[in-house]
Amino acid sequence: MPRSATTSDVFNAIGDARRRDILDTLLGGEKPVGAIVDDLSMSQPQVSKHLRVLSEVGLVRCRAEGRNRLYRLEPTRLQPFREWLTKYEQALNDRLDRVDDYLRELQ
Amino acid sequence: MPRSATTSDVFNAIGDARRRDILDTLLGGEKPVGAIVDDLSMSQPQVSKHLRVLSEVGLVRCRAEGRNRLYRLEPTRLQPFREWLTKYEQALNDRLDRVDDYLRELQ
DNA sequence: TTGACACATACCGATATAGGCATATGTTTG
DNA sequence: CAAACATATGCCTATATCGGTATGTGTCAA
Repeated sequence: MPRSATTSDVFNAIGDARRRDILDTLLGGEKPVGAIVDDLSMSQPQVSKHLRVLSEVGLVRCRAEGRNRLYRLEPTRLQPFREWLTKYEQALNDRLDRVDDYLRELQ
Repeated sequence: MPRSATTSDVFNAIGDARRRDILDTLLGGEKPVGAIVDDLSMSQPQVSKHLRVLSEVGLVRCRAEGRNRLYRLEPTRLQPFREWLTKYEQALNDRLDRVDDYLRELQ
């Protein structure tokens, strides 16, 4: 069996380095596709396709302006990723706390 | 071309739901492969292969004990995630600040 | 030593994916 | 309306990946 669809979840969407590059360049603010193409030296269709994936998971939003399409970040959609990460950091902290307690007990 | 190698990229490594499942089950602490197999009802080779990927990106560590191999989380390797995420939260906060300023100006 | 056990690895088939190229769609300008 | 521009989409190929089955490797027990 092949991999599961990347379009279905945020984790898979940010798994691709090119897509992270695109998100990075959008940190600078709303941009038309052409600007991303120039910034990253990627082909236009490639950028459009990655933007489509990012759109489908909601990480970017699109707005038409004339013949341009302006894409912008939708950082709120990183919430699932944030929650996931926090879960692990929590576990780490708990573990460290336990070590602390242990060390304190030794004294 | 296919996706880039999951073995080199931490983000790609957690792109797979099964691997996230494995990490989740390791939140409970160090476990031998067999326990993961039981927990997740996955085949043993499948688990071993995913563990290999997770090892290669450093997200888990392995320790032999008798004929068992105990795997545990390596929370330090979550750093790239935290750094990446922080970048975007920054952007989000900046945007919220701007909205605040705007609303204040309206009053 | 032999067998049972725990795990890793090799090989294979099926499939989704990334990227390239060509083209369609929609918009502005002349 | 026609031509230029910006972007999206369809088709194609190559390849990495996932999962399965079979087998290899190392460890303990009798």
